[in-house]
Amino acid sequence: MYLLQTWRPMAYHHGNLREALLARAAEVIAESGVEALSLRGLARDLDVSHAAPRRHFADRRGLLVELAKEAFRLCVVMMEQGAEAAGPDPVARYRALGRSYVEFARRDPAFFRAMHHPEVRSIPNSELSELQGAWFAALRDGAAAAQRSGWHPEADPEALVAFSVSAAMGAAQLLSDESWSQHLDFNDIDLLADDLLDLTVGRTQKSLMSTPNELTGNAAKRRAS
Amino acid sequence: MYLLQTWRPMAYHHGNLREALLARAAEVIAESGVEALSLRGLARDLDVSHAAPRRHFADRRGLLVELAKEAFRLCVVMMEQGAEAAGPDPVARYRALGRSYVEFARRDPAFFRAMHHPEVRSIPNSELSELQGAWFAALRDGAAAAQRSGWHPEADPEALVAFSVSAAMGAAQLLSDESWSQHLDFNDIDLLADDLLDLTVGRTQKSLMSTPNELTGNAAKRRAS
DNA sequence: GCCAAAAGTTGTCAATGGCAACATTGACTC
DNA sequence: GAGTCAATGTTGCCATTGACAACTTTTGGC
Repeated sequence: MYLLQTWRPMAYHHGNLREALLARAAEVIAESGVEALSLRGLARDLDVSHAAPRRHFADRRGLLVELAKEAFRLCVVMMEQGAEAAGPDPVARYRALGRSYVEFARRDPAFFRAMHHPEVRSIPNSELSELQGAWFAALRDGAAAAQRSGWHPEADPEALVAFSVSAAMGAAQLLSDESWSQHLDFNDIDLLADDLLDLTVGRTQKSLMSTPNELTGNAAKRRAS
Repeated sequence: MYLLQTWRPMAYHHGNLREALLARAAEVIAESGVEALSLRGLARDLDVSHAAPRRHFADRRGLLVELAKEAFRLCVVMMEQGAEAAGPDPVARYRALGRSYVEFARRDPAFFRAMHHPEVRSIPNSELSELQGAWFAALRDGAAAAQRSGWHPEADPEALVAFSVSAAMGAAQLLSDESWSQHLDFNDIDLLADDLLDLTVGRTQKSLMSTPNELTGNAAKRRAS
């Protein structure tokens, strides 16, 4: 993967290191987790000296913050695309936000981990904070629109935001991390995700369409053995 | 805090190191996070040589696993005590499980972090896995009882377990970590926790009792400014 | 009191983060 | 086209840490 960098036309010195570092870092995190990430390891992988990464990131945390920022950007885009694809119904769009977040967590584990890793969370960074705010805003807007169209009409709007964030983070964590999900008895993780969304959002037209003739959700298809 | 160890009657060599290490480790994690934990640092804090911890824990991860195990034990006890205090109604008891988990996360951040830190999650350990299973079982039993008494009667039971786990983890993470909760507009985190539980479990008699004359939850009390 | 095991110590090594000083490249100017 | 400067990369160094080995001290059972 990252070896491609070695034969590609390099614009200068030794490649456009910054992007290569971020890309390789994402690979390492996806394979071995944030703990396995070391600047020197990246430098070795990319055949540069151990101090080269320092020109682009002040330290390890700096690189992690950049990854997390990119993660929030991508995640918001994915969620908005998901909502767009869900059509005009605000509740269906809201549901799609949650669905997209879970998809993001499972499809891009490196980015998801960068967003959630305690080491990253403890770094104060205004740009990262702003991007997190944009992520919250996406859920806030979606929840507000859903509420206007009849979802929990009497609830406090900000409580619905907290509920949305909490449900999204909980579901993504549970479904993307086998150390948690191993304790669940299920066959198809996508159907389980649908059930979770049903329980969170309520059964929408879209979710009913996917299992039109059952009252008990995806249970029959999901149960193991 | 941990200095108390130095004057207490010591039954041994230089303290009952194992417990002292665990206690000091919990302090360090609560103050500075799991990343700040180092065996050598603990040894310094407890005035023992840098290799002394090795007699009790094979490595850093070994100590973390022990902390996480203890965390799951304590957490299950707290949740069961909470359910017990909630009386006989299964739905109220189920609600109390979630409430207790959030309380646990906020009251014992060190244990909560040890349970959830990716570095710990990636360690294969059968004893830890069993204790996690017991934690799941507590929620599974609670959810099943609630369902038998009318909560989501038509849902798949295992989907309800996933929903419970997801909601508990999400709420605890959101409410115990300011890097997330800073993006929410609220005054009283306890009232927000109640609102989250209302939205997850539905409004129970108990939650109605605490705000008997409002349709909109704790909104009025919670809204900032 | 003896002796074996438990508990703790000193010493060492490799890996890492982080810093400083130096080298090279490329781009811009005249 | 030569000179200059900033960007980029390199080598070297040091402190910290995890991890391991070899040795020493204490404890508790006999």
